[in-house]
Order: sequence, then structure tokens, then C-alpha cells
Amino acid sequence: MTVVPLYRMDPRHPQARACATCGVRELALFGALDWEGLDRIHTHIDSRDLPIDHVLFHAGGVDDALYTLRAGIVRFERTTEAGDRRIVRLAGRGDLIGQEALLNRRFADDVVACTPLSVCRIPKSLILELGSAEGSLLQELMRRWQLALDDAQAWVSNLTTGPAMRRMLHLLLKLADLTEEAPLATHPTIWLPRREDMGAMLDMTVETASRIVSQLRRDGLLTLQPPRHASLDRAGVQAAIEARGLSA
Amino acid sequence: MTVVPLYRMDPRHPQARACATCGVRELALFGALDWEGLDRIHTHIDSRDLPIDHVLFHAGGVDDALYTLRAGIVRFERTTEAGDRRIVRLAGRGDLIGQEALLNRRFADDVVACTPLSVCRIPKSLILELGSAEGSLLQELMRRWQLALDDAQAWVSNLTTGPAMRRMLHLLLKLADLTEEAPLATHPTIWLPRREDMGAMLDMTVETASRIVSQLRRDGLLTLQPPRHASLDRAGVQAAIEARGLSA
DNA sequence: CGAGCCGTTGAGGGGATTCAAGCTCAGTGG
DNA sequence: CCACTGAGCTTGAATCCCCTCAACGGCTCG
Repeated sequence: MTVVPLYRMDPRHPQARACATCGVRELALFGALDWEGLDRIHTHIDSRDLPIDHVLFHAGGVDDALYTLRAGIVRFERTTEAGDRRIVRLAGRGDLIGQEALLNRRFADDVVACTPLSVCRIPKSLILELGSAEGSLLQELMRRWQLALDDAQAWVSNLTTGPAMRRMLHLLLKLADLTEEAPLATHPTIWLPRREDMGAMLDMTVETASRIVSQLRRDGLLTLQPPRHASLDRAGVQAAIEARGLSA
Repeated sequence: MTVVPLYRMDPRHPQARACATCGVRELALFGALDWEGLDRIHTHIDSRDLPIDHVLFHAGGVDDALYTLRAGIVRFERTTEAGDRRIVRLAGRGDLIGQEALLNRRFADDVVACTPLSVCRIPKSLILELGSAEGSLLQELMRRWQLALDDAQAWVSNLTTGPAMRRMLHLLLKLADLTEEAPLATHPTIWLPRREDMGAMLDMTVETASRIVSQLRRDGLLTLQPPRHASLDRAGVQAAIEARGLSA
């Protein structure tokens, strides 16, 4: 039953209200902090909205801040020696990105907005100072690193293995998990990447991606909702994956 | 100019000598510690040698210790819903594995010895206690998490992208980097996986892996040195990768 | 309204898989 | 000593999946 300090409501500190009422606080890094902790940080944090295709980090560069994703999806992409693009990871609501900043390391990938974003920018100095005091923050930080690692390995296992149809089905399930509203719905509305981006995620051509999407549309598993969205029959996709496991 | 305490030489504390003279100390997690730090820990650490195919961690299980690899190579493997194996990562000399233990998380993969291993087993309690005191250890821990993440994403980009020949060439380069002796040699002797394991790493069949290895052997880029080893023309492989980038 | 981007669909070819047979080599027991 | 065995590796032939090349339609935007 902590009393809310007045300055939390102070309009000159808009971030104060934002942090206290943040919809993803339980999901986000600073969910590990209590109210007092929050009071100490919110003036340093800066929330912003970013448009599609905004580049948050550039490959090869260093940066002195990280971001917590409040809403939207970002992709991590790099270029192979042959010159074509490969997307190696997606991140969404609640994810922490740019942890390399804490280690003064260069980024391996461009990090680009797939959908409009709402993010919190966190200076690395803030975390480093806080980290020495708040053990729970470091714990949370490590947990997030492990989540990213799990995600990367699941990507290898799900999105790069087997025939094109299998990879696409797994991608659709992943996109369903990244959906903001009604994440448990049986027919969630997902962000549907451009065919070229699907190709970069699944290592297939635009044409193959298009053919498979059309196929799924005909089968009723996917209903396009332009622009760039679709509703997905989650159970049907699951069933299709398992059926393929047997028929193969 | 620290004086070496007598007990470091005490034969009843064999681990004391092992830590003080450890060949991978600079590489390993506790490289972040000074001599005093080492003195406090070495009795808790337990170095052991493990045979090929030894399973260090079981998927789905939890464990209360991590390992630093002093020598050898391990693979992270899981099983797809269709029932076949997929290797999603390799780790070698100096790498820290099993960090999930610190977070009380289940392992996503089996972790299995590819070659004979020499490892240090570190109880998670030791790190958790030490972590609160030694800030540099936490820093080092985070750095290692990031290394694993980089590795996983490079795996996607290099070992799952493009035609079978390209993926194989990149795998050979990675195996060269994991070589213990003479890591800078132009013709390093590498550990050469069984064709079936190559298939699980690169998502191709045993036959395709075999055909490509034979091809490279005929081209003189690879000289088999049974059992399970080969010498690699590193420059030739590099050139082949770049040539393919252009010709494609 | 033409230009350009994106998505779709078709035809043909190539690379990988599948199915099948032979090979090498280490271990085993007669 | 050597046939026997089985696991791993190699190679061939047929098939199929996916890529390449190409054409076309819908849509946005200058």
C-alpha cells in the first residue's frame, strides 16, 4: 500500500506516469524493481514511438542505450558474403534488445522495426549503476539473455529445418505468439511479413513463400487481412505440422 | 607479486594446482578473478575428463552445476516433432555451458561430447555467492551469454543459409576455429563429424553430406585423417566461399 | 495515368532427397 | 589366420521439391 508520491503525477515528469502505469512492466526488465526503484529511474528513461522500417541499431556500430519493446515487432538482419539478406531473429512485446551496449560490443545485426513500435530507451549507464545495488536486476538481465539464446536456438530448430511448408507453418505459429491482442485466441490476427521478408527468415525465394501462403489460404488455415495482416487457424496449423511429421 | 600460498602446492588439494596453472584461465569464466578470488573457489571446483558421447545435460532436466570446457567439443541437440535430430550449436575450448542452471531453468537440448572432454564442473551456488561480491564475475557471465547468442545467430546465418556446399564450407571453417592445437595454422587438423551428424547440423541427408565431403576431398581442400579427423585448406575454403558468392 | 512495388502463377531446370547397392574397416569368434 | 558381421561411408539412378526466369494483375503514389 505504498502512497504514490505527488511527482508521479507531475505533468513535467510525463515519464513518471508512463512507468507507473506501464502495461508491460511485469514483462519488462524493470519489472524486477519495486516502486522506490522505479522512482529513481523514470526520469532517465525515454519512451518513444517509431515507424515501420526505423533502424534501432546498425550492424557494426556501438551504442550506449538499450530498448525495451512495449509494442511491435523488430527483426535482426544481416547480409551474407553473397550479398543477400538473412533475418536471424524476431523480438516482440516485453523483449529487451541491444544488450550488447552493456558490454561495449559492436552489433552483429541491423535491428529494424517490422511494425510501428513503442519502446523505452534505457541508457546503459543507468543499468550499470543500478546493477551494483539491485541484485534482482542483474538476475533479470541474465534471464533475458538466456531467453534470447533460447529463441535463437529454437529458430534454428523450427525455422531452418525441413521442407518449406514446415518452416512456414512454424513461422506462422511464432508470429501468433508475437501477437499483442488476444495472444490466446484460436484465430489470432497476426502480422504477416512481406513475402521477401518471409524468404529472408526461412531461406526460400519470394515465389516459394508466395506459393505456400496461397496454398494455406486455399486450405483455409490463413485468411489475409491486408495490409500486412492475416488471421490464423492456430489449431489447424498445429495439426498440419503434426500430420506432416507422420506422413513424412 | 603475490606469494603463492603453500596449500596451492598441497597434493591433497590437487585442484589448487589445476586452477593456478589452468591453460584456459584467461579464456574461462574465472579468468575474471584475481589470485585471492581463485584461492576461495578452487576447492569447490572439480575437473574431470569425459569420453565421447558422454551426456553433460539432458533436455528437459534441471541441474545445479555448469561446466567450463578446458578441451574438446560438445554439441547441443534436440529432436523435432517428426522425430529427427537437429544440432543447433557447437561449443569448444573456453566456453561456458549450462548457464540455465543459474536460473533454475530446464535445458532445451541434450549436450553431448563430440570428442573426449576435459571440463571443470562449477556448482551454481558458488557463482551465485561469488557474484554478489565480485562485480567483474557478473560482467564476465553476461559477456559469455552474449557470446553464446552471437554464436547461435551466426549459426543461422552461416550454417542454415544457401545451398549444401556453402553450408558445408562454413561448417568446416567453424570446426577449424574450434581446433585446439595451432588454431592459426593454414592447414589445421580439425575434428570431422560423422556424416550423420553433419546432416543434423546442416539439415541435409547423410548422402548429400558424403557427396560434398568427397567432392572437397577430390578438390584437395580436405584431406581425411581417420578416424574422425581431417586437415583443411583454410584459404582454399575461404576462396571457395567467395567464388560461390560471385558465381551465384 | 504511367511508374514502381508487391504478390501471384506458370514452365522449365537443377539441386537435394530417396531408394538401393557396394565399399571399407574394426571387432569377433571359429 | 580369416571368414563373418555390422556400422559407417560412398556412389548411382530416379524422383521430387524448390529455384530460376518470366509474365501478369492489383495497388499506391507521384
